Amino acid sequence: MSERRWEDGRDESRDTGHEHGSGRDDAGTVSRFVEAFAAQLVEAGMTRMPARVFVALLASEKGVLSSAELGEQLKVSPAAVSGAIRYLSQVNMVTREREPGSRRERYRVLDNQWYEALTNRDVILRRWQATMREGVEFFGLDTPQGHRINETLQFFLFLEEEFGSMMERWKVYRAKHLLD
Amino acid sequence: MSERRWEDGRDESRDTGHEHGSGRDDAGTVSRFVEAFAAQLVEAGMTRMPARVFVALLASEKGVLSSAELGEQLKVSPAAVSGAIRYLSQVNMVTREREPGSRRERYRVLDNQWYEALTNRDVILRRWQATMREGVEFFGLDTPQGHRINETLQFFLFLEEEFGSMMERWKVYRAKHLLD
DNA sequence: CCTTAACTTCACAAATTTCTGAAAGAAGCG
DNA sequence: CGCTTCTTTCAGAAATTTGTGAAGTTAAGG
Repeated sequence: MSERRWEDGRDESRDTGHEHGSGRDDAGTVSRFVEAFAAQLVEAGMTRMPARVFVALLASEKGVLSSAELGEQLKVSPAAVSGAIRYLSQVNMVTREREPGSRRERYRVLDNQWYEALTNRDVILRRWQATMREGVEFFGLDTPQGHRINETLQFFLFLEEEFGSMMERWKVYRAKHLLD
Repeated sequence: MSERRWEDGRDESRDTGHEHGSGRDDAGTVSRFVEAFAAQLVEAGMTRMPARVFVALLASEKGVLSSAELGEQLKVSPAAVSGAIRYLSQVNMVTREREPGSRRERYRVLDNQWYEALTNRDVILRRWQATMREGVEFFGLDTPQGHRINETLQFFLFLEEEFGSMMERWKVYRAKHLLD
């Protein structure tokens, strides 16, 4: 595990002779990090382009990039960036902001992206619950199926509750340990 | 919301004149439930065939079906069933069992499928953590990027811990409210 | 052992998804 | 207002994913 997959290739990287901790601008290495992490998000079910855009933002200095910058770094068309951003803002993982005095737009990762992302997960859970509830009603609680589906439903209701308090705890933990 | 999407179509269903709660054998309705729920799982990132197979098992009387039964109900080839089962057993959502005195195999949903499924999610989280850790090391904690990625990493470490205790609580809750 | 039922694997066809290029649409700025 | 710069939309090309049919493998039962 942890074999430093993306950090030591050669292509695109100009070795600036830095010691490890200061290699913050090595475009090749950054790119490998972006692609490695994005690939994992894809594996977990996220679509590729949004994943790449999201991680690129995460690994950018200010947490903000323009469409052109994203397109160049990821080697994709403006259209692809546009589509990815549309998705990411729908699920509340980035915000758009107009650069004042320009028609260039900038996209920003939210500070609490994951909080937001998980909150959205919640909406999905609710839809599942609705479907399962219908299943339980159809089969009836006295059938094995109804019983089984109900147990699943109960688990998700439980999860929903837990999520709430978990997020509360995260806020506290964060304030305590990662105060900005 | 909750508009009973799958329950009142006509095709394939022979209305047995039952009152609502006893409609346990209406193949058309069962099928619609299976497809509706499976579709939602797909939306959430699961692949189609495993989702369909999983829900079919969930909605089956015994929670057990043979390959042939699955193929017939879902109208797919044995090959497709085989692939889906391979995946589902890899992620611990079904088990296979040989029907004694026969070469027919039976597939069973586990009682605590979701517990299992989430435990697997854990493995994915770990991989994410490894990647992020490398990112933090590369950028360094004194860069904005390093700081940002570290916060994400911390969140996932937090999540992992919470998951553990959450599952404990679920076991307790389940024992209390859903005793078998 | 041989037969045969059941499951699995694999190459390929079909369907779907993803990205692009081109054209249309906004919005700043003269 | 119109020019220019950036963004979005959309039809379709390219790539990927998914499911099939057919051949291959395994194991029960004679």
